[in-house]
This record gives sequence, structure tokens and C-alpha cells, in this order.
Amino acid sequence: MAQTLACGQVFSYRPTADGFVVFSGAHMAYVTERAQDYCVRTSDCAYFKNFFDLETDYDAIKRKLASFGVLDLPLQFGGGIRILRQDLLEVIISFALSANNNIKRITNTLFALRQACGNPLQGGYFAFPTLLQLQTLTESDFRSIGAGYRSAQLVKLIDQLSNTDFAAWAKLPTAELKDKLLALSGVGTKVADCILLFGYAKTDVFPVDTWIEKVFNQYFGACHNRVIIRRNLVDIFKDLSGYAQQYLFFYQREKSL
DNA sequence: TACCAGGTGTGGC
DNA sequence: GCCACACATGGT
Repeated sequence: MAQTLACGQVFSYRPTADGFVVFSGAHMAYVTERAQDYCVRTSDCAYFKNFFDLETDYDAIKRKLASFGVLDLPLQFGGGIRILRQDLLEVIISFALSANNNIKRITNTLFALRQACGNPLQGGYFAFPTLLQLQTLTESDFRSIGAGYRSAQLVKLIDQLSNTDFAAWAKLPTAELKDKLLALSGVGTKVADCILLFGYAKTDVFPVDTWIEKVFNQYFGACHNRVIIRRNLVDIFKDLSGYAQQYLFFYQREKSL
């Protein structure tokens, strides 16, 4: 569970004395690790059963991935990782904010965003803002919570999202859905791939960031063209690309921290 | 002090 | 279409 939270797919969680408190949209849960399993305490059981993707057989996925030699160490190291089924709006905003940013600062800005206009939750925490609440924020509001030069893009993005039914895009095939996402402000190839994987549960995408570029150069040969890197990796891992990406990203990043 | 972080938008060619 | 560059900001 700790690995699932720490592997970079989700930003809104905090350590507690005996585990974590996890936030998703307007929901929250307390998670404690135990010897063989973990305990989730929440008033939204159905939501978090889906959130933690408990119906998916990850042992079967990992058995398939084990046939790729490059994943030997990542699977040993991060075998507990699951891909979460997160709140879609939160994923879009979070990864638009993630561009050329670091995970710690993204996390802090998102907590400040919740506090700025989200509904209060128990324990002094706040829900992720609704689209209507996000629409009340100005560029300078975003700057004041640390969104930096992405602030203007975020205001525009929220306006675009307000004028479309982006949840309904889920039924589109991956390539078509990606074109829709690329038309959004602040969403380029990499952020679109993250939204596809973490927001729409499309696993035939391989987000290529600075860490994956390092992995590729180490295991597959020198290349700094991310278009080529992504094409190669999707060709190799196909429908398992999203899973492979998470294990490789987590292993590479933890190794160098 | 420079460089880096889950990159994207823009203008020049 | 490709390429170089600017862009906030906190950490190392």
C-alpha cells in the first residue's frame, strides 16, 4: 500500500502515526498497514473499493510482466504497486500542474488548492474542489498557492473543462481520447498519457518523463527523443504499458533518491 | 551557483 | 514538421 501511494500516480495523501490518510475527490480514508494486509477505514467503502482497484488480479498482471527481463528488479522492488482508479477531474488538474515540477511541490500546491476552495472534511482536511469551485479562482489565486507559471494555463483549462463533458470521453478509444486531451491547455503528450492511465484507466499508454527517459537510456540504448522512446515502449509492452511504466518509474526514482 | 523536477507553449525556420 | 527557448519555484 505504501508503494502504491508513493509511486507517483497520486499526490493527495499524508502519512499518519500508523499509516496514511488518503484523499480522492470529496472522499477520504485512513489506511493502516498490517503484517499480511492493510486496513482501510472510511465512510465511503464502495468508492475506495473501486479506488484501490481491488477487483483486479495483480498477481496475474505481474506474472505476464515477469517475462520482460527489464522488469525483474522493479517487480521485486515495487511488487505492491496497484494502479488507482482516481477522481477524473483531480487527475486532470494534478497532472496539468505536474509539468516541469517536482512531486513534493505538486503535493503542497494541491493541498493548498483544496484549502483555498474545497469543501471541509473531517479532521481539518478539505475535499478536492468541484469544477464550479475551481471556476472561482483567478490566475493570481493560482500563483498565490504556488502554481507558478502554469497559473494562466490552469484558468484556461478549467474554463475548457467547464464547457465539455470530459467524463463521457471515457467510452472513446485511446487514440481518439488522447486527441481530445491534447486540445486542453497545459496538456501535452506526457500529461495526456498520465490522464489516460490514471484518470481513464487506459493501460495501453506509456507516459515518458525524465525518469523513464533515464530508464530507456540505461536499458534500451541512448535516445533523447521522447516520441521515439514512447513508441518503442508501447510496442514492447502493449496493453500492459501502463503497469510496466509504474513499476519502472517507481524503481528508477526510488533508486536515485 | 547552477541544475533539476512526472513538460508545455510559442515563435522562427 | 522540428528546434530552441522561456517559464515559477523550492530543493540539492
